[in-house]
Amino acid sequence: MTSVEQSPLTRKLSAFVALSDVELAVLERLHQRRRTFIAGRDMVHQGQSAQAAYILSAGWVCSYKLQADGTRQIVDFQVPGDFLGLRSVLLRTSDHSFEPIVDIEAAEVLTSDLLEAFARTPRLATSILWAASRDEAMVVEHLVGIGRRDADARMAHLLLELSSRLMLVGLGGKEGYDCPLTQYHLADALGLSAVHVNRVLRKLRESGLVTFRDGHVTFHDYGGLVKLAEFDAAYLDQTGPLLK
Amino acid sequence: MTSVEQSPLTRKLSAFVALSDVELAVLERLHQRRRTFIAGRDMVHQGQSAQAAYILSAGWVCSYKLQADGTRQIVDFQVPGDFLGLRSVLLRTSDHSFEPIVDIEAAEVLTSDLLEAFARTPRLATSILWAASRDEAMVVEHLVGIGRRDADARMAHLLLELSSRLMLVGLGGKEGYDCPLTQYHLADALGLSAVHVNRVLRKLRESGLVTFRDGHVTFHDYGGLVKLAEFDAAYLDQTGPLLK
DNA sequence: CGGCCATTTGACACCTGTCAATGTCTGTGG
DNA sequence: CCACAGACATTGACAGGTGTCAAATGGCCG
Repeated sequence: MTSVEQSPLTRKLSAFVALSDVELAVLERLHQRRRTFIAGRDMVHQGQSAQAAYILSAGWVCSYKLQADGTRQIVDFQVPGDFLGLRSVLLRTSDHSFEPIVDIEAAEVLTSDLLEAFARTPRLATSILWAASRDEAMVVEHLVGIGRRDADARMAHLLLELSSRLMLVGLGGKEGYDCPLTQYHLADALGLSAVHVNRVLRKLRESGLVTFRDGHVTFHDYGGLVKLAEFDAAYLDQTGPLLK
Repeated sequence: MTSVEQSPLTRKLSAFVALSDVELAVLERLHQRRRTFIAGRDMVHQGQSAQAAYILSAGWVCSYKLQADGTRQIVDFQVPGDFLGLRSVLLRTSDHSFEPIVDIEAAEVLTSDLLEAFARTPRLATSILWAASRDEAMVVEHLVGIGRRDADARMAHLLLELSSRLMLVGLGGKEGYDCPLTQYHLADALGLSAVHVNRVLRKLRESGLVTFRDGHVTFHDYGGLVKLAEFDAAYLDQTGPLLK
Protein backbone atom coordinates (compact mmCIF):
# COMPACT_ATOMS: atom_id res chain seq x y z
CA MET A 1 0.00 0.00 0.00
CA THR A 2 1.60 3.20 -1.10
CA SER A 3 1.52 6.34 0.93
CA VAL A 4 -0.86 7.97 -1.52
CA GLU A 5 -3.57 5.51 -0.58
CA GLN A 6 -3.18 5.92 3.14
CA SER A 7 -6.25 6.86 5.07
CA PRO A 8 -6.22 10.27 6.76
CA LEU A 9 -6.12 8.62 10.17
CA THR A 10 -3.07 6.62 9.24
CA ARG A 11 -1.45 9.74 7.96
CA LYS A 12 -2.21 11.60 11.15
CA LEU A 13 -0.93 8.89 13.49
CA SER A 14 2.15 8.36 11.37
CA ALA A 15 3.09 11.96 11.95
CA PHE A 16 3.57 11.14 15.61
CA VAL A 17 4.55 7.47 15.79
CA ALA A 18 6.49 5.25 13.48
CA LEU A 19 4.01 2.43 13.05
CA SER A 20 5.23 -0.97 11.96
CA ASP A 21 3.88 -2.77 8.92
CA VAL A 22 1.77 -4.98 11.13
CA GLU A 23 0.34 -2.02 12.96
CA LEU A 24 -0.37 -0.26 9.70
CA ALA A 25 -2.16 -3.33 8.42
CA VAL A 26 -4.34 -3.61 11.50
CA LEU A 27 -5.11 0.07 11.26
CA GLU A 28 -6.14 -0.16 7.62
CA ARG A 29 -8.28 -3.18 8.41
CA LEU A 30 -10.31 -1.03 10.77
CA HIS A 31 -11.41 0.86 7.68
CA GLN A 32 -13.26 -2.10 6.18
CA ARG A 33 -16.86 -1.13 6.79
CA ARG A 34 -17.20 1.94 4.65
CA ARG A 35 -20.35 3.96 5.05
CA THR A 36 -21.67 7.27 3.84
CA PHE A 37 -23.93 9.76 5.59
CA ILE A 38 -25.72 12.69 4.10
CA ALA A 39 -25.35 16.26 5.25
CA GLY A 40 -27.65 17.53 7.94
CA ARG A 41 -28.99 14.30 9.32
CA ASP A 42 -27.71 13.29 12.74
CA MET A 43 -25.55 10.19 12.87
CA VAL A 44 -25.82 9.78 16.61
CA HIS A 45 -28.41 11.55 18.61
CA GLN A 46 -28.01 13.03 22.06
CA GLY A 47 -28.62 10.39 24.70
CA GLN A 48 -28.59 7.48 22.31
CA SER A 49 -26.01 4.88 23.23
CA ALA A 50 -23.60 4.10 20.47
CA GLN A 51 -22.83 0.63 19.17
CA ALA A 52 -19.96 1.76 17.06
CA ALA A 53 -17.46 4.49 16.46
CA TYR A 54 -16.52 5.93 13.09
CA ILE A 55 -13.30 7.01 11.48
CA LEU A 56 -14.01 9.97 9.28
CA SER A 57 -12.31 9.63 5.93
CA ALA A 58 -13.90 12.43 3.92
CA GLY A 59 -16.07 15.41 4.79
CA TRP A 60 -16.71 17.41 7.94
CA VAL A 61 -18.84 16.65 10.98
CA CYS A 62 -19.72 18.63 14.07
CA SER A 63 -20.52 17.35 17.55
CA TYR A 64 -22.90 19.52 19.47
CA LYS A 65 -25.25 19.72 22.38
CA LEU A 66 -28.74 21.13 22.24
CA GLN A 67 -30.25 23.21 25.00
CA ALA A 68 -33.81 23.39 26.20
CA ASP A 69 -34.23 26.87 24.72
CA GLY A 70 -33.29 25.66 21.26
CA THR A 71 -29.82 27.16 21.06
CA ARG A 72 -26.99 24.80 20.35
CA GLN A 73 -23.35 24.72 21.27
CA ILE A 74 -20.97 23.01 18.91
CA VAL A 75 -18.36 21.26 21.01
CA ASP A 76 -15.97 20.37 18.24
CA PHE A 77 -15.62 19.79 14.53
CA GLN A 78 -14.31 16.55 13.09
CA VAL A 79 -12.25 16.54 9.93
CA PRO A 80 -10.84 13.61 7.94
CA GLY A 81 -8.71 11.37 10.11
CA ASP A 82 -10.70 12.12 13.24
CA PHE A 83 -12.65 9.63 15.30
CA LEU A 84 -16.34 10.04 15.89
CA GLY A 85 -17.73 8.69 19.11
CA LEU A 86 -14.56 7.01 20.24
CA ARG A 87 -15.33 7.83 23.84
CA SER A 88 -18.89 6.70 23.39
CA VAL A 89 -17.59 3.29 22.53
CA LEU A 90 -14.85 3.05 25.11
CA LEU A 91 -16.99 4.37 27.92
CA ARG A 92 -20.42 3.47 26.59
CA THR A 93 -21.91 6.86 27.08
CA SER A 94 -22.79 9.54 24.64
CA ASP A 95 -24.19 12.85 25.60
CA HIS A 96 -23.94 14.82 22.44
CA SER A 97 -25.05 14.55 18.87
CA PHE A 98 -23.08 14.23 15.65
CA GLU A 99 -24.19 15.91 12.47
CA PRO A 100 -22.47 15.66 9.09
CA ILE A 101 -21.90 19.15 7.72
CA VAL A 102 -21.52 17.83 4.20
CA ASP A 103 -22.01 14.36 2.78
CA ILE A 104 -19.33 12.27 4.40
CA GLU A 105 -17.51 8.99 4.16
CA ALA A 106 -16.66 7.13 7.29
CA ALA A 107 -15.51 3.70 8.37
CA GLU A 108 -17.62 2.02 10.99
CA VAL A 109 -15.63 0.49 13.80
CA LEU A 110 -17.40 -1.97 16.06
CA THR A 111 -16.41 -2.06 19.67
CA SER A 112 -15.26 -5.64 19.24
CA ASP A 113 -13.06 -4.73 16.26
CA LEU A 114 -11.46 -1.98 18.22
CA LEU A 115 -10.79 -4.07 21.27
CA GLU A 116 -9.37 -6.83 19.14
CA ALA A 117 -7.06 -4.39 17.39
CA PHE A 118 -5.99 -3.06 20.75
CA ALA A 119 -5.19 -6.53 21.99
CA ARG A 120 -3.06 -7.28 18.97
CA THR A 121 -1.07 -4.11 18.79
CA PRO A 122 -0.65 -2.25 22.05
CA ARG A 123 1.24 0.54 20.35
CA LEU A 124 -1.69 1.15 18.07
CA ALA A 125 -3.96 1.27 21.10
CA THR A 126 -1.71 3.86 22.63
CA SER A 127 -1.77 5.90 19.45
CA ILE A 128 -5.53 5.88 19.32
CA LEU A 129 -5.83 6.81 22.96
CA TRP A 130 -3.45 9.63 22.20
CA ALA A 131 -5.88 10.83 19.57
CA ALA A 132 -8.69 10.68 22.11
CA SER A 133 -6.63 12.66 24.57
CA ARG A 134 -5.96 15.23 21.87
CA ASP A 135 -9.69 15.59 21.32
CA GLU A 136 -10.15 16.33 24.98
CA ALA A 137 -7.39 18.91 24.96
CA MET A 138 -9.21 20.61 22.11
CA VAL A 139 -12.45 20.77 24.07
CA VAL A 140 -10.59 22.35 26.97
CA GLU A 141 -8.96 24.82 24.61
CA HIS A 142 -12.38 25.74 23.24
CA LEU A 143 -13.57 26.30 26.79
CA VAL A 144 -10.66 28.63 27.41
CA GLY A 145 -11.32 30.41 24.16
CA ILE A 146 -14.99 31.05 24.78
CA GLY A 147 -14.35 32.01 28.37
CA ARG A 148 -11.36 34.26 27.96
CA ARG A 149 -10.90 35.45 24.40
CA ASP A 150 -12.89 38.13 22.59
CA ALA A 151 -14.74 37.39 19.39
CA ASP A 152 -11.89 38.30 17.04
CA ALA A 153 -9.33 36.18 18.84
CA ARG A 154 -11.78 33.30 19.12
CA MET A 155 -12.42 33.30 15.41
CA ALA A 156 -8.75 33.57 14.57
CA HIS A 157 -7.97 30.75 16.95
CA LEU A 158 -10.57 28.45 15.48
CA LEU A 159 -9.46 29.09 11.92
CA LEU A 160 -5.86 28.41 12.92
CA GLU A 161 -6.70 25.25 14.82
CA LEU A 162 -8.60 23.86 11.87
CA SER A 163 -5.69 24.74 9.65
CA SER A 164 -3.25 22.83 11.82
CA ARG A 165 -5.51 19.83 12.00
CA LEU A 166 -6.11 19.75 8.27
CA MET A 167 -2.45 20.13 7.42
CA LEU A 168 -1.73 16.98 9.39
CA VAL A 169 -3.83 15.00 6.96
CA GLY A 170 -2.65 16.83 3.86
CA LEU A 171 -5.66 19.06 3.36
CA GLY A 172 -4.55 22.61 2.83
CA GLY A 173 -1.46 24.42 4.00
CA LYS A 174 -0.29 27.69 5.45
CA GLU A 175 -1.95 29.56 2.62
CA GLY A 176 -5.42 28.27 3.41
CA TYR A 177 -7.86 25.37 3.15
CA ASP A 178 -11.32 24.40 1.99
CA CYS A 179 -13.92 24.82 4.69
CA PRO A 180 -17.59 23.91 4.24
CA LEU A 181 -18.77 25.59 7.43
CA THR A 182 -21.48 28.23 7.31
CA GLN A 183 -21.33 31.32 9.46
CA TYR A 184 -24.03 29.70 11.58
CA HIS A 185 -21.69 26.83 12.34
CA LEU A 186 -18.98 29.25 13.35
CA ALA A 187 -21.45 31.12 15.54
CA ASP A 188 -22.60 27.97 17.33
CA ALA A 189 -19.04 26.86 17.89
CA LEU A 190 -17.76 30.19 19.15
CA GLY A 191 -20.70 31.15 21.31
CA LEU A 192 -21.52 34.14 19.11
CA SER A 193 -24.49 35.21 17.02
CA ALA A 194 -24.35 34.65 13.30
CA VAL A 195 -24.59 38.38 12.71
CA HIS A 196 -21.58 39.05 14.83
CA VAL A 197 -19.63 36.28 13.14
CA ASN A 198 -20.18 38.13 9.93
CA ARG A 199 -18.88 41.37 11.43
CA VAL A 200 -15.81 39.63 12.81
CA LEU A 201 -15.03 37.98 9.50
CA ARG A 202 -15.31 41.32 7.75
CA LYS A 203 -12.94 42.89 10.23
CA LEU A 204 -10.37 40.13 9.87
CA ARG A 205 -10.65 40.41 6.10
CA GLU A 206 -10.30 44.20 6.09
CA SER A 207 -7.33 43.91 8.44
CA GLY A 208 -5.63 41.83 5.78
CA LEU A 209 -5.36 38.80 8.04
CA VAL A 210 -7.63 36.15 6.60
CA THR A 211 -10.51 35.72 4.18
CA PHE A 212 -13.36 33.28 4.70
CA ARG A 213 -15.49 33.12 1.59
CA ASP A 214 -17.15 30.64 -0.72
CA GLY A 215 -16.14 27.66 1.36
CA HIS A 216 -12.51 28.60 1.44
CA VAL A 217 -10.23 30.05 4.10
CA THR A 218 -7.31 32.08 2.77
CA PHE A 219 -4.59 33.31 5.08
CA HIS A 220 -3.11 36.64 4.13
CA ASP A 221 -1.03 37.16 7.23
CA TYR A 222 -0.56 33.91 9.08
CA GLY A 223 1.83 35.38 11.61
CA GLY A 224 -0.47 38.26 12.37
CA LEU A 225 -3.34 35.89 12.93
CA VAL A 226 -1.26 33.74 15.28
CA LYS A 227 -0.42 36.83 17.25
CA LEU A 228 -4.00 38.06 17.41
CA ALA A 229 -5.23 34.67 18.63
CA GLU A 230 -2.20 34.00 20.80
CA PHE A 231 -2.30 30.65 19.09
CA ASP A 232 0.02 28.04 20.53
CA ALA A 233 -0.34 24.69 18.82
CA ALA A 234 1.19 22.85 21.78
CA TYR A 235 -2.15 21.36 22.76
CA LEU A 236 -2.42 19.78 19.33
CA ASP A 237 1.06 18.38 19.11
CA GLN A 238 1.72 17.05 22.57
CA THR A 239 4.02 14.18 21.85
CA GLY A 240 5.25 13.75 25.38
CA PRO A 241 6.47 10.53 26.94
CA LEU A 242 3.30 8.82 25.77
CA LEU A 243 4.84 7.25 22.72
CA LYS A 244 8.28 6.69 24.19
CA MET B 1 -15.11 -0.89 57.99
CA THR B 2 -18.33 0.89 58.75
CA SER B 3 -19.99 3.23 56.34
CA VAL B 4 -19.03 6.22 58.46
CA GLU B 5 -15.38 5.66 57.71
CA GLN B 6 -15.81 5.30 53.98
CA SER B 7 -13.82 7.60 51.81
CA PRO B 8 -15.77 10.11 49.72
CA LEU B 9 -14.76 8.30 46.54
CA THR B 10 -16.11 5.03 47.86
CA ARG B 11 -19.26 6.75 48.81
CA LYS B 12 -19.65 8.28 45.38
CA LEU B 13 -19.01 5.08 43.46
CA SER B 14 -21.28 3.12 45.77
CA ALA B 15 -24.13 5.38 44.78
CA PHE B 16 -23.89 3.98 41.27
CA VAL B 17 -22.55 0.45 41.59
CA ALA B 18 -22.91 -2.17 44.25
CA LEU B 19 -19.27 -2.93 44.92
CA SER B 20 -18.30 -6.24 46.47
CA ASP B 21 -16.28 -6.51 49.65
CA VAL B 22 -13.19 -7.34 47.64
CA GLU B 23 -13.69 -4.37 45.40
CA LEU B 24 -14.25 -2.11 48.38
CA ALA B 25 -11.08 -3.37 49.96
CA VAL B 26 -9.03 -2.72 46.83
CA LEU B 27 -10.56 0.71 46.58
CA GLU B 28 -9.72 1.58 50.15
CA ARG B 29 -6.19 0.30 49.66
CA LEU B 30 -5.72 2.91 46.96
CA HIS B 31 -6.03 5.47 49.73
CA GLN B 32 -2.86 4.36 51.51
CA ARG B 33 -0.49 7.15 50.61
CA ARG B 34 -2.07 10.11 52.34
CA ARG B 35 -0.69 13.49 51.53
CA THR B 36 -1.58 17.07 52.28
CA PHE B 37 -1.16 20.17 50.14
CA ILE B 38 -1.46 23.75 51.17
CA ALA B 39 -3.81 26.26 49.63
CA GLY B 40 -2.62 28.26 46.67
CA ARG B 41 0.43 26.28 45.67
CA ASP B 42 0.10 24.31 42.45
CA MET B 43 0.17 20.53 42.79
CA VAL B 44 0.77 19.92 39.12
CA HIS B 45 1.91 22.60 36.81
CA GLN B 46 0.84 23.12 33.23
CA GLY B 47 2.96 21.02 30.90
CA GLN B 48 4.56 18.99 33.64
CA SER B 49 4.05 15.28 33.17
CA ALA B 50 2.43 13.57 36.10
CA GLN B 51 3.78 10.49 37.83
CA ALA B 52 0.71 10.00 39.95
CA ALA B 53 -2.93 10.80 40.31
CA TYR B 54 -4.65 11.84 43.51
CA ILE B 55 -7.94 11.03 45.11
CA LEU B 56 -9.17 14.09 46.91
CA SER B 57 -10.49 13.25 50.35
CA ALA B 58 -10.91 16.68 51.91
CA GLY B 59 -10.87 20.23 50.60
CA TRP B 60 -11.39 21.80 47.20
CA VAL B 61 -9.11 22.06 44.18
CA CYS B 62 -9.44 23.78 40.83
CA SER B 63 -7.94 22.79 37.52
CA TYR B 64 -7.18 25.67 35.24
CA LYS B 65 -5.31 26.86 32.23
CA LEU B 66 -3.31 30.03 32.05
CA GLN B 67 -3.17 32.25 29.01
CA ALA B 68 -0.35 34.34 27.66
CA ASP B 69 -2.10 37.56 28.67
CA GLY B 70 -2.28 36.45 32.29
CA THR B 71 -5.99 35.66 32.45
CA ARG B 72 -6.92 32.21 33.54
CA GLN B 73 -9.80 29.90 32.81
CA ILE B 74 -10.82 27.42 35.46
CA VAL B 75 -11.83 24.24 33.70
CA ASP B 76 -13.36 22.47 36.66
CA PHE B 77 -13.42 22.26 40.42
CA GLN B 78 -12.65 19.08 42.32
CA VAL B 79 -14.42 18.25 45.54
CA PRO B 80 -13.93 15.32 47.93
CA GLY B 81 -14.28 12.01 46.15
CA ASP B 82 -12.98 13.39 42.86
CA PHE B 83 -9.88 12.28 41.03
CA LEU B 84 -7.11 14.68 40.25
CA GLY B 85 -5.07 14.01 37.16
CA LEU B 86 -6.61 10.66 36.37
CA ARG B 87 -6.33 11.31 32.68
CA SER B 88 -2.80 12.56 33.10
CA VAL B 89 -1.88 9.16 34.44
CA LEU B 90 -3.87 7.06 32.03
CA LEU B 91 -2.80 9.02 29.00
CA ARG B 92 0.47 10.47 30.31
CA THR B 93 -0.29 14.00 29.32
CA SER B 94 -1.25 16.97 31.36
CA ASP B 95 -2.02 20.31 29.91
CA HIS B 96 -3.48 22.14 32.81
CA SER B 97 -2.57 23.02 36.35
CA PHE B 98 -4.09 22.00 39.67
CA GLU B 99 -4.29 24.40 42.56
CA PRO B 100 -5.66 23.62 46.01
CA ILE B 101 -8.20 26.25 46.97
CA VAL B 102 -7.87 25.40 50.64
CA ASP B 103 -5.50 23.09 52.44
CA ILE B 104 -6.39 19.65 51.22
CA GLU B 105 -5.97 15.99 51.95
CA ALA B 106 -5.46 13.60 49.10
CA ALA B 107 -4.34 10.05 48.52
CA GLU B 108 -1.55 9.61 46.04
CA VAL B 109 -2.17 6.86 43.53
CA LEU B 110 0.77 5.64 41.53
CA THR B 111 0.16 4.54 37.99
CA SER B 112 1.29 1.06 38.93
CA ASP B 113 -1.12 0.86 41.86
CA LEU B 114 -3.96 1.90 39.66
CA LEU B 115 -3.18 -0.56 36.91
CA GLU B 116 -2.80 -3.33 39.44
CA ALA B 117 -6.16 -2.49 40.97
CA PHE B 118 -7.69 -2.48 37.52
CA ALA B 119 -6.26 -5.88 36.76
CA ARG B 120 -7.66 -7.34 39.94
CA THR B 121 -11.15 -5.93 39.81
CA PRO B 122 -12.44 -5.10 36.37
CA ARG B 123 -15.66 -3.75 37.79
CA LEU B 124 -13.73 -1.25 39.84
CA ALA B 125 -11.84 -0.24 36.74
CA THR B 126 -15.12 0.33 34.99
CA SER B 127 -16.38 2.41 37.87
CA ILE B 128 -13.33 4.62 37.84
CA LEU B 129 -13.49 5.06 34.10
CA TRP B 130 -17.10 6.03 34.61
CA ALA B 131 -15.94 8.74 36.96
CA ALA B 132 -13.47 9.95 34.34
CA SER B 133 -16.20 10.03 31.74
CA ARG B 134 -18.35 12.04 34.12
CA ASP B 135 -15.55 14.57 34.46
CA GLU B 136 -15.48 14.97 30.72
CA ALA B 137 -19.21 15.45 30.55
CA MET B 138 -18.83 18.24 33.08
CA VAL B 139 -16.24 20.01 30.98
CA VAL B 140 -18.55 19.83 27.98
CA GLU B 141 -21.39 21.15 30.09
CA HIS B 142 -19.22 24.06 31.18
CA LEU B 143 -18.45 24.76 27.56
CA VAL B 144 -22.14 24.86 26.75
CA GLY B 145 -22.78 27.08 29.74
CA ILE B 146 -20.15 29.64 28.89
CA GLY B 147 -21.08 29.62 25.24
CA ARG B 148 -24.83 29.72 25.49
CA ARG B 149 -26.06 30.84 28.90
CA ASP B 150 -26.09 34.36 30.30
CA ALA B 151 -24.27 35.24 33.48
CA ASP B 152 -27.20 34.60 35.82
CA ALA B 153 -27.96 31.18 34.42
CA ARG B 154 -24.28 30.27 34.38
CA MET B 155 -23.90 31.11 38.04
CA ALA B 156 -27.07 29.28 39.00
CA HIS B 157 -25.94 26.27 37.02
CA LEU B 158 -22.54 26.13 38.64
CA LEU B 159 -23.95 26.43 42.15
CA LEU B 160 -26.44 23.66 41.40
CA GLU B 161 -23.83 21.40 39.86
CA LEU B 162 -21.59 21.76 42.87
CA SER B 163 -24.54 21.04 45.11
CA SER B 164 -25.33 17.80 43.29
CA ARG B 165 -21.73 16.71 43.37
CA LEU B 166 -21.34 17.46 47.07
CA MET B 167 -24.55 15.74 48.03
CA LEU B 168 -23.23 12.54 46.49
CA VAL B 169 -20.46 12.49 49.05
CA GLY B 170 -22.58 13.64 51.95
CA LEU B 171 -21.47 17.25 52.04
CA GLY B 172 -24.47 19.53 52.17
CA GLY B 173 -27.99 19.02 50.94
CA LYS B 174 -30.79 20.79 49.15
CA GLU B 175 -30.64 23.61 51.66
CA GLY B 176 -27.05 24.49 50.87
CA TYR B 177 -23.38 23.62 51.37
CA ASP B 178 -20.04 25.00 52.50
CA CYS B 179 -18.11 26.52 49.63
CA PRO B 180 -14.60 27.98 50.04
CA LEU B 181 -14.51 29.64 46.61
CA THR B 182 -13.87 33.34 46.28
CA GLN B 183 -15.73 35.46 43.79
CA TYR B 184 -12.53 35.47 41.75
CA HIS B 185 -12.70 31.71 41.46
CA LEU B 186 -16.28 31.94 40.28
CA ALA B 187 -15.30 34.62 37.77
CA ASP B 188 -12.45 32.54 36.34
CA ALA B 189 -14.67 29.50 36.08
CA LEU B 190 -17.62 31.26 34.47
CA GLY B 191 -15.70 33.48 32.08
CA LEU B 192 -16.86 36.63 33.87
CA SER B 193 -15.16 39.49 35.66
CA ALA B 194 -15.08 39.40 39.44
CA VAL B 195 -17.08 42.61 39.56
CA HIS B 196 -19.84 41.14 37.51
CA VAL B 197 -19.86 37.98 39.60
CA ASN B 198 -20.62 40.20 42.54
CA ARG B 199 -23.50 41.84 40.70
CA VAL B 200 -24.93 38.48 39.69
CA LEU B 201 -24.71 37.13 43.21
CA ARG B 202 -26.51 40.18 44.53
CA LYS B 203 -29.26 39.76 41.99
CA LEU B 204 -29.73 36.09 42.81
CA ARG B 205 -29.80 36.95 46.50
CA GLU B 206 -32.30 39.77 46.08
CA SER B 207 -34.46 37.52 43.92
CA GLY B 208 -34.72 35.18 46.87
CA LEU B 209 -33.07 32.32 45.00
CA VAL B 210 -29.73 31.70 46.66
CA THR B 211 -27.23 33.33 48.98
CA PHE B 212 -23.47 32.98 48.63
CA ARG B 213 -21.77 34.46 51.64
CA ASP B 214 -19.05 33.74 54.16
CA GLY B 215 -18.06 30.51 52.50
CA HIS B 216 -21.55 29.12 52.47
CA VAL B 217 -24.15 28.64 49.76
CA THR B 218 -27.74 28.73 50.96
CA PHE B 219 -30.60 27.84 48.65
CA HIS B 220 -33.78 29.77 49.25
CA ASP B 221 -35.66 28.57 46.20
CA TYR B 222 -34.07 25.46 44.79
CA GLY B 223 -36.77 24.93 42.21
CA GLY B 224 -36.58 28.49 41.01
CA LEU B 225 -32.84 28.18 40.60
CA VAL B 226 -33.19 24.96 38.62
CA LYS B 227 -35.61 26.70 36.33
CA LEU B 228 -33.41 29.74 35.86
CA ALA B 229 -30.40 27.60 35.00
CA GLU B 230 -32.39 25.02 33.05
CA PHE B 231 -30.41 22.61 35.17
CA ASP B 232 -30.72 18.99 34.16
CA ALA B 233 -28.52 16.72 36.24
CA ALA B 234 -28.58 13.99 33.61
CA TYR B 235 -24.98 14.64 32.67
CA LEU B 236 -23.95 13.95 36.24
CA ASP B 237 -25.96 10.81 36.79
CA GLN B 238 -25.59 8.91 33.55
CA THR B 239 -25.77 5.35 34.74
CA GLY B 240 -26.32 3.86 31.33
CA PRO B 241 -25.38 0.38 30.21
CA LEU B 242 -21.85 0.99 31.43
CA LEU B 243 -22.36 -0.74 34.75
CA LYS B 244 -24.76 -3.38 33.52
C1' DC C 1 -2.75 49.55 64.76
C1' DG C 2 -1.73 49.05 59.78
C1' DG C 3 -1.72 46.42 55.61
C1' DC C 4 -3.92 43.12 52.75
C1' DC C 5 -7.39 40.63 50.69
C1' DA C 6 -12.12 39.89 49.45
C1' DT C 7 -16.30 42.16 48.76
C1' DT C 8 -19.31 45.84 47.35
C1' DT C 9 -20.96 49.69 44.66
C1' DG C 10 -21.35 53.34 41.04
C1' DA C 11 -20.25 55.41 36.55
C1' DC C 12 -19.16 54.72 32.09
C1' DA C 13 -17.60 52.48 27.81
C1' DC C 14 -17.89 48.95 24.59
C1' DC C 15 -18.53 44.48 22.92
C1' DT C 16 -22.04 41.68 21.32
C1' DG C 17 -27.02 40.44 20.65
C1' DT C 18 -31.34 41.46 18.49
C1' DC C 19 -34.25 43.15 14.96
C1' DA C 20 -34.98 44.25 10.41
C1' DA C 21 -33.98 44.87 5.67
C1' DT C 22 -31.36 43.82 1.58
C1' DG C 23 -28.43 41.18 -1.57
C1' DT C 24 -26.73 36.92 -3.70
C1' DC C 25 -26.95 32.46 -5.23
C1' DT C 26 -29.03 27.97 -6.13
C1' DG C 27 -32.50 24.86 -7.26
C1' DT C 28 -37.22 24.14 -8.54
C1' DG C 29 -41.31 24.44 -11.12
C1' DG C 30 -44.17 26.79 -14.41
C1' DC D 1 -36.32 30.98 -19.96
C1' DC D 2 -38.27 33.23 -16.15
C1' DA D 3 -40.45 33.52 -11.52
C1' DC D 4 -40.06 32.21 -7.15
C1' DA D 5 -38.70 30.29 -2.78
C1' DG D 6 -35.20 29.28 0.43
C1' DA D 7 -30.67 29.35 2.46
C1' DC D 8 -26.80 32.03 3.44
C1' DA D 9 -24.39 36.38 3.67
C1' DT D 10 -24.29 41.32 4.56
C1' DT D 11 -25.32 45.68 6.64
C1' DG D 12 -27.29 49.31 9.75
C1' DA D 13 -29.62 50.89 13.96
C1' DC D 14 -30.32 50.18 18.47
C1' DA D 15 -30.44 47.97 23.09
C1' DG D 16 -28.43 45.58 26.67
C1' DG D 17 -25.22 42.70 29.00
C1' DT D 18 -20.63 42.76 30.74
C1' DG D 19 -15.96 44.71 31.36
C1' DT D 20 -13.14 48.29 33.21
C1' DC D 21 -11.91 51.80 36.35
C1' DA D 22 -12.14 53.72 40.72
C1' DA D 23 -13.33 54.12 45.37
C1' DA D 24 -15.21 52.62 49.73
C1' DT D 25 -16.09 49.07 53.13
C1' DG D 26 -15.07 45.33 56.14
C1' DG D 27 -12.56 41.39 58.11
C1' DC D 28 -8.28 39.14 59.24
C1' DC D 29 -3.60 38.76 60.65
C1' DG D 30 1.00 40.12 61.75
